[in-house]
Amino acid sequence: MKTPASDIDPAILDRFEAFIKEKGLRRTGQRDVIVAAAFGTDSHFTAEELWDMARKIAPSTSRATLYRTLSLLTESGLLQEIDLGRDQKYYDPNFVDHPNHNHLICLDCGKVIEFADEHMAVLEDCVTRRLGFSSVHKEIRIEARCQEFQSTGKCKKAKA
Amino acid sequence: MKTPASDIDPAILDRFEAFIKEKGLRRTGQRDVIVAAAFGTDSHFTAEELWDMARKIAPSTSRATLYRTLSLLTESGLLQEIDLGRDQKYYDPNFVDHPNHNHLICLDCGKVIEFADEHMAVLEDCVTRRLGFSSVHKEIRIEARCQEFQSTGKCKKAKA
DNA sequence: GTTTCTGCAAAGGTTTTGCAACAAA
DNA sequence: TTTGTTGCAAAACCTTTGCAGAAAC
Repeated sequence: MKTPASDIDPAILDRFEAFIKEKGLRRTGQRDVIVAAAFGTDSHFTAEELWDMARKIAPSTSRATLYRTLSLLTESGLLQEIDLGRDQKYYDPNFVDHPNHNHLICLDCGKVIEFADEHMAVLEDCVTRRLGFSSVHKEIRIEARCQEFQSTGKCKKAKA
Repeated sequence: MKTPASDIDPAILDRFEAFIKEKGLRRTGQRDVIVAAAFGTDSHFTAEELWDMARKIAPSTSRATLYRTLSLLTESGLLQEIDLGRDQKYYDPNFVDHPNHNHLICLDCGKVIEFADEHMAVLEDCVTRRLGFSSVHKEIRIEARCQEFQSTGKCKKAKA
């Protein structure tokens, strides 16, 4: 069995600890487990899925602690809540490495593709300024059909 | 007291009826009430707020019927579910008149501003095609601070 | 008349909270 | 020690569903 924080970027635990300490809170084993679970994957997950991942590391992890730590992680900016157009909230651990990405969801197979486009970021900033604001955060979700799926009935690109 | 469907665009009721009939369902007084409530405003609302608006027209309206009709309205495309970054789902009745708008949320006062930008739509289509998809639907949310608020402490633009 | 719809109340799913025991600083 | 944290169970929320009577076609 792997050590809780084995595979994850140590900078993440550092940033989490800094955030925690700044709030006058404590770094605990339980919180480390949940951070390790959240950043031990690069896919998006629901609260329930994160609970499952955390319990694989520490089976006694409770839902309550999971939710409490999840709030800390989103508040710290390490984890971002995203809207995939499904019924549940999803969380994305990839903003630490790719702070400006967006999401495209394949309506054919459900696969979520992350993309970043600097022209889009610039344009979005322009539009925001033209409205008299300065942009703090944006979220873009594109729902689309796979061209390959349309012609061949298969969805290779999306599954790549 | 106003007639249920008094002030709303009759084309909306027509489109709703067409959708309903195509599904082999029935147009009812109760559904008309909820459609009237939804399109009697141009602001965004939660399910609960729509229930309140519907009960102002027909006090006996039940939550169950509200939710059932809300599903029909989103399925028909007349109403769109949007993510305002708050804890609840919101619904937007303005896509009938402005099919391509997006939302900017003022972090200073919470006001939601609708905007449409054709360059953004074109660029988003490009990006999608470059990824091998054809775009079906997009949602863009920008969270921003009012420049005026930053300097003066007031947020006129956002409240305009 | 047949099928769908409505309102009610109950149930389902997700997230939050009060509390007593426990752990970090 | 002091204060924050955990797990449990209960509660709070929002949404869906089963059912019997009512309404649409």
